[in-house]
Amino acid sequence: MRQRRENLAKLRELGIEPYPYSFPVTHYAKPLVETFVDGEKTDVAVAGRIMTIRNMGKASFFHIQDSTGKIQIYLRKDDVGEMTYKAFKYFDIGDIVGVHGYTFRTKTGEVSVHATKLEMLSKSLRPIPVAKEQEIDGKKVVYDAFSDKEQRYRMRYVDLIVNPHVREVFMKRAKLIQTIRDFLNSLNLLEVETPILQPVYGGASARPFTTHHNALDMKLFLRIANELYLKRLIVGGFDGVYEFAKVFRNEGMSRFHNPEFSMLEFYVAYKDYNWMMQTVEVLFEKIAMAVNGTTLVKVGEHEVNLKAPYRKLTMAEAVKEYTGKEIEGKSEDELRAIAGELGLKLDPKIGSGKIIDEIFGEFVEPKLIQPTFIMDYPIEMSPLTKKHRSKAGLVERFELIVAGKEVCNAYSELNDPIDQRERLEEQAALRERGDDEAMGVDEDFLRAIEFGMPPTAGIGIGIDRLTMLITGQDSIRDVIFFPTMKPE
RNA sequence: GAGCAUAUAGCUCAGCAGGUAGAGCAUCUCACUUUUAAUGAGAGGGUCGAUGGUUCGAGUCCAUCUAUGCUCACCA
Repeated sequence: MRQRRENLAKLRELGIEPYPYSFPVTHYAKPLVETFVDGEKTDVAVAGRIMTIRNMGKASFFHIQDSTGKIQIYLRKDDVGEMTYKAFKYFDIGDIVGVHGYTFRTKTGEVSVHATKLEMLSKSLRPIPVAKEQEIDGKKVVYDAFSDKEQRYRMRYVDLIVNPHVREVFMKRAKLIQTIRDFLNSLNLLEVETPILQPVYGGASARPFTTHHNALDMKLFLRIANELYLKRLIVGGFDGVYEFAKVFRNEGMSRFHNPEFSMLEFYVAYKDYNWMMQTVEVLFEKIAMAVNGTTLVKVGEHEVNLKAPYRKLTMAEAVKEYTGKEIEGKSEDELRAIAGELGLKLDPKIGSGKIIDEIFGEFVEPKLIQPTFIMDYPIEMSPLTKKHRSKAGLVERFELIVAGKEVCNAYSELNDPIDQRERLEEQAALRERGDDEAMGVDEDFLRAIEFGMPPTAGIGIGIDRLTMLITGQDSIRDVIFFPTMKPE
């Protein structure tokens, strides 16, 4: 730091302003290198951060890195003049510079820019942890990379400068979101925004973050889901709405959980969960193709194929297939006995729906590697889902499981206002008994439903986990720019 | 919430039952007008995460704390 400040002062003594206002960039590193034709001199103006410097006396080589990649610059005293070359002594790795010059190929074969003019664009005061790289047989070997996870997450800006694969992941994330948005727009859904600060939280089972509004002197919750607001909009007459929503859940953290995360929900009037399944498999195939150019994705040792259509199993069929046990039509006591035979230890307070869920989560879900729709859940755990049209005790809900993990959750939405009220009141009763994740009764939501909501299909997709799947990352912190951390 | 692990130079890491801190890269000086882990010669750089304790002596042993990672639990 001290050395850098001295270099900064030296530049000012030489009459160079180290923080100028603009630079007329005409070309970018990667396309320049890729489209270079031998013998062709293209005049260029490039800008970027200095990543390496090799000083040869009266000539120097250095690499700059811009948003597309790196390109080497060749700087000769005879070409840029005494003044500039002298000033270059005070340029450091990490500085952002602009270069005018022309393209050429060096004796060793690297496409480079022969500088005719060099400008400091921003002096860096902190040394960046650049790794040494060497190409051996076309493979890049990186020495001493900036790899400390804590530092990478705390200083993502440095991580992004130094670790190109990190940038890749986030560009893929953006592409994924863009693909979804284009797809939903092509279905004529309306992109909307709904409140993050909610007086009653609902739409999911989770503990909320609580805050306070001073002027109104009232408690507000950061949303744990936006479902109930999107349904109000369906009541309001939109045929389809969607929202990319940051949601907040006050729960533990792990490589699959961050307290704030991104959820896409969309709702389409006059459709049911069968329609939604077809839509989802088309969407996921499109995402994989758009982001990776293939429907194949590597997850750990497994290779997953996201090509539609996906296998469909009811929850009862899935449990039977993987445990050999029949759960359809069984009473709570019978289910508890089955769980016992399988070796599951269960809290005696939980009901039959929860027992099935435990069996499924323990013995089935981890084994579902290829994309599989699991349909028809027990009613107890789905207070916002429409009863199954033909199977008692079940609801029209599905989850898509890929690589042993849930990636989305969808229903034929409950639009019977009387049924809905009863279910929310059951939730409220659970909450009374100390289940602080049970939903409260949102009277305004019920009022909306009472005005009449068309039959509707709805879905929630965890964008972070989907990004993990598509980009092959195994921690949610690697797909969120600034994951939640304790203060330093 | 529980267990295990980690914390030493800007970065990546060594540091051998306790004896006063080291390497590579980065930085600085000199040389070098096609180098690419440039090269050659030289130099500087550290409250060893924090606080206590044991000891003649602690980076090293013990305790507590803090942060992080991994696993489990929790969590649609």
